[in-house]
Amino acid sequence: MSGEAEEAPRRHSIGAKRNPDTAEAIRAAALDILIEEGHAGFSIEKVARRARAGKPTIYRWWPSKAALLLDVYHRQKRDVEYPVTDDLESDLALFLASLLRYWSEGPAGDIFRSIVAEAQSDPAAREALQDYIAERGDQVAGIVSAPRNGPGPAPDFPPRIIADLVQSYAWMKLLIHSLDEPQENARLAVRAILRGAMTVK
Amino acid sequence: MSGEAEEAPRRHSIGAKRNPDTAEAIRAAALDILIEEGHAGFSIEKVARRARAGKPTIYRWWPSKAALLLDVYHRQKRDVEYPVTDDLESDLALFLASLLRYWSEGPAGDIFRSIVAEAQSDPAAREALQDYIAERGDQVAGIVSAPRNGPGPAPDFPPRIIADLVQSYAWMKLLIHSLDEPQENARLAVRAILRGAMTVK
Amino acid sequence: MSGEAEEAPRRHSIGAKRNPDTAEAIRAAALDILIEEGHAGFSIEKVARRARAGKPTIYRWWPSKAALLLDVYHRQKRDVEYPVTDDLESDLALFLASLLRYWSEGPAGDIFRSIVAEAQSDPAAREALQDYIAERGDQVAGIVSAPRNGPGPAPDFPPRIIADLVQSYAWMKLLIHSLDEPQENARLAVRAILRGAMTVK
Amino acid sequence: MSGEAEEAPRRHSIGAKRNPDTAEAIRAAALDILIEEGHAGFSIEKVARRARAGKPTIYRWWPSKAALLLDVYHRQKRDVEYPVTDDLESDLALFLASLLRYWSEGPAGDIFRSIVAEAQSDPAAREALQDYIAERGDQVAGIVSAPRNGPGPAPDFPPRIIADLVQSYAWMKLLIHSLDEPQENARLAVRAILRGAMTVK
DNA sequence: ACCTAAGCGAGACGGTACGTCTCGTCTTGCG
DNA sequence: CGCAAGACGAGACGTACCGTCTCGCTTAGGT
Repeated sequence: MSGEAEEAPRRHSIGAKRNPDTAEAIRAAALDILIEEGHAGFSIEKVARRARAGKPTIYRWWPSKAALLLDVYHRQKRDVEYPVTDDLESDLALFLASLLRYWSEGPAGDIFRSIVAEAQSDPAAREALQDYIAERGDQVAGIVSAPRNGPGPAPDFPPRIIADLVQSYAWMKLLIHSLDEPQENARLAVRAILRGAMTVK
Repeated sequence: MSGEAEEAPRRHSIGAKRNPDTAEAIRAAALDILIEEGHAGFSIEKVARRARAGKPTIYRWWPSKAALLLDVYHRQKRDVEYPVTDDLESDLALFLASLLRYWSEGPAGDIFRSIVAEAQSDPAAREALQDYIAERGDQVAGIVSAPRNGPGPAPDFPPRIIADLVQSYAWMKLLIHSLDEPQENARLAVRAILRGAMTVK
Repeated sequence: MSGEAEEAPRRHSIGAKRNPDTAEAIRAAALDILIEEGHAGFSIEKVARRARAGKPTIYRWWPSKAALLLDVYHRQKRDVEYPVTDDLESDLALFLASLLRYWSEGPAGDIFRSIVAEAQSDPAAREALQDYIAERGDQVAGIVSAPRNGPGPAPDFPPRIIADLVQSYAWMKLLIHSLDEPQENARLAVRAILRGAMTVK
Repeated sequence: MSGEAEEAPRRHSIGAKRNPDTAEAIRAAALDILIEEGHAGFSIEKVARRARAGKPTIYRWWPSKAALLLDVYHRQKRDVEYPVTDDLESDLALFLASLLRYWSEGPAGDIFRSIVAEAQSDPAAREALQDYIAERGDQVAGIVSAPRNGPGPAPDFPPRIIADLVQSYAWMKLLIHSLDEPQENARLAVRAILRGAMTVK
């Protein structure tokens, strides 16, 4: 998680190039604060204090609060699965379940919540989030349109919309703090998206 | 909308009861600030200044920033449609389109964004948001399960999940500032949810 | 001097008007810091910490570091004498000696040094200092031109120049930290100014 | 003056000994900054940037800001006159006028102001200033006690006090930014010091 | 008709955080 | 070994808001 550095040790400049220990200490401090106090208690000031770093050092490398949050989020061990088997529905269901688990178990969910919140006021964060979501969307769309021996998406149906539906469902559950809903719901949502929620005509 | 109150006129106490003009001036000021400066520039301080109100007056009636935001959001003329015809798919498509339009045209989208952001740090806002989304979810579920002469949801399928899928799709588009996507996408999303995005087996 | 308040007690707002305790605590803290650490260690930040005051509270009432310094200087008990007897020379000598003693005995000298230093970079401080020196100059010129039974300044001689000469002599001794020169020198300086340092022609 | 070095050219180490170009570029940059921005805008950081020098290079050779300032001040062409004729009064008046002119015309006044200011907080600067003023005092005292055919100082009167009076008068005018007073005043000040400002008894 | 009680504006207050600036120290790697 | 370059910990700068507090005014409603 944050590792050994409850209180960062004294560090010094290692000359005219970036000290990786400093960068790591800052990330660790940021993560610890998010875990302990959540998004509300997060501030660059606190990160600097905890990491025994100067504020300018932080601003030198992460131009905004959002940039630091995104960095920390990215470094989280990401054990979300993007499975590709012959069964599209169970692939997506597995992806969704693992995403929800990823967010609800570790600090990742809190961090992502912070990023989304930050993106509502900071344009830079917004852009970063858009890029991120585009990338993840492509990844999920990749699951959808992977060649498989079994039913795939209708040929005239944009895989990206399927990906969006799945991800947006997870987003909402995250943002209203309802990650702990029964897994059944997520499975049903995927079934609806792929096979339809209506009775056959 | 906010209209006349570019600069609130001087008001005074009207004795031992709440002055509705004051409450209204505060709401109007809050709305104006959101329109002009967005969520980033919103602060209780500015609202008080603009409404010519004392900060304690605001805190007396709205215990948190989120409470004020929600109040303002609720007072917005809500011309989102909840149609019920015999065609479920076009009902939902119409609802989704009108929600996206509602958010993208006026200040409502910005306000709602602020509320979601606020809810990520303020527990009170979180609760209010959960209540709100439950209520809206019920409303949309009402569309889904309304009796109609035509195909409805599969009897074993919870209408609430359909409602969640539709709304969460709208949320994500709002939160990543992509409300201006082609309407076609929204229509396709609804089609997927109801009829499935897969080829028939 | 600074008084009892080594650590300021908790204070609160007393409503919509200035709390004199706060102002006093700030002045006392400023003075203490100047005494203990001198001009080099003086910062608004430290004053705020020591006075248990918020920085904005200080900036609200003293727009610049120099303003606070001047205020503190003014509140110093000023036992500099402006005597008027029939003997102009001993009047001025007494004034000069008491000014030098005033600066060398208490913290006043250090404070005034700080003000002069500050005035070299801060235009506001410069102006304040100019006003101050003008006022003191008038006071000293008042000694010079007071009606007396005994020799006074030559009628065509501006008293202000005499005042400037006396004061600037004190300034230099202050600024090069030579306040502890023998009193004889000061007396000789006054004698020169009034009676001339040259042999009679 | 600083002339050519608006932007210092790239320089490199010339091996294991001091590069005089570097030292010169640093002095020039320091001077330029003082001229353009005055004491307030002066910082080692800016000097290094402008001179294309590393900060440690500056600290290596000038241990404090004051040391650099004094160095720059000394290198100024010093066209202050120390005349010795048979007329002591006009000699001193000429010296004083030329000192005031020297300070008011070029950057020398600003630099000297900076040195005095710095000396109020930096003990090293203080000492350097004391040495400097002693040296200049001796020089002026030299004017006073030079053998001349005409009235000189009273034999029992220390020439150094006369020198101090003249110089301190100039200091104050410098430090309160009143160098532009009418020359007449300076002449009167010298007359007072030498011949007395009082009516004869 | 008075008197009390609350609403209200105003704004001071102790704080926290912001993002920027400079300080003086430290290293690296080129020449 | 001198030097340019620049990262670094430290901490001050002046500003924006936060949420709480008190004042002094105004008026409605109970007596």
